[in-house]
Amino acid sequence: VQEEGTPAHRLAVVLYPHVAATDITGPMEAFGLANFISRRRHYDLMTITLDGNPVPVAGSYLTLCPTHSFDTLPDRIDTLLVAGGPAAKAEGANSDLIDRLRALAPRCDRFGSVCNGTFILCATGITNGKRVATHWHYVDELARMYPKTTVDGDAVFLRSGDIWTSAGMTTGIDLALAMIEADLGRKLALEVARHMVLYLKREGGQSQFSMHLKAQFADAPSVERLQHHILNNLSRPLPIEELALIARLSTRSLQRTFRQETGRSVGAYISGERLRLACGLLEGTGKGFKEIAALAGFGTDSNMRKVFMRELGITPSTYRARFQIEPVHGLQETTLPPTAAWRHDTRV
DNA sequence: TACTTCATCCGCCATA
DNA sequence: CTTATGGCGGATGAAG
Repeated sequence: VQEEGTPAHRLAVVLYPHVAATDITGPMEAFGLANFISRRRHYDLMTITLDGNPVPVAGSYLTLCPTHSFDTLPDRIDTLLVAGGPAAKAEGANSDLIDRLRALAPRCDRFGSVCNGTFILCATGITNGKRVATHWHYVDELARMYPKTTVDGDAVFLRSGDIWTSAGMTTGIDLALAMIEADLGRKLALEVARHMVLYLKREGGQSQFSMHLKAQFADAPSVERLQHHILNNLSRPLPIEELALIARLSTRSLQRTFRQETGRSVGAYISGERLRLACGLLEGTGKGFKEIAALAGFGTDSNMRKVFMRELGITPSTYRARFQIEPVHGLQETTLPPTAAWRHDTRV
């Protein structure tokens, strides 16, 4: 829980020639939005190059001007992020860069890499004994080069102690959102995700989750059929015994198989889809709250309201006011909600 | 708000 | 012996 007077969180991003622009701009945009939305300068964003000179991005269509070189950085860095790109593997062998990073590492509390930026992170040795995610294309090669690091080829994002890694490109934004959630709370992270028109879907433990890339439907035919049945019957009660009959499984097997196949429990899946449907109806129709609550299977509007508050931190009417289909011209037109519920530290 | 009731989840274990 | 299944029951949290 942050107080107003808390010093800024120093977040530095390592740049090098031919870094992937999205790996940089996506996460930084998210951190910047967190500042904007919270109306605090929580993140002090810095960019570093080896010599402090500008570098071209991959494709050379942009030039990035760093705010710092390694010599001008503050004493302590809270988070050090390394982006990926076509040059990442080569930079991992750049002893100038790696030496500077090794020297910097003890002054950092948390490390992150996006995409194949793991090559650079691993080269410093700080990932030894940890698990990392990386871009699918580099999984085998990275594992071979750094046998002391466990490379998880499936994970889109994962956290292993103070090492946070993500699989590639846009998943850097997911990594940033996860950090924002850890630093500033779930509500603010959701708010940032919404501004970026992303879904922040988190399920299960903190350690690993896959989001965008996870198939919408399971491979197992019985579970996939059941998912369609659920989606077609969201307005009705969906007790698990009934679902088990449809899937021709015992309730216990259904629960086990469903989680195995989809990564979520049956109930979590159903309420997630109910919420999604309700959001769609709030955005795209003018139907009343009671009707939407019934259509989405929440039963009553007060029930729906409770779920909205819990999952999104806003009421259905606020949601509609802000997201009903309407052109949004810019962030400066966004109004922050008036209620105290938006401050992440209001609830226990 | 406090309390009751009920469904769900999932570790555990016996069984096929 | 390994693996999948499904019943049991405690913990959890939602609903009223």
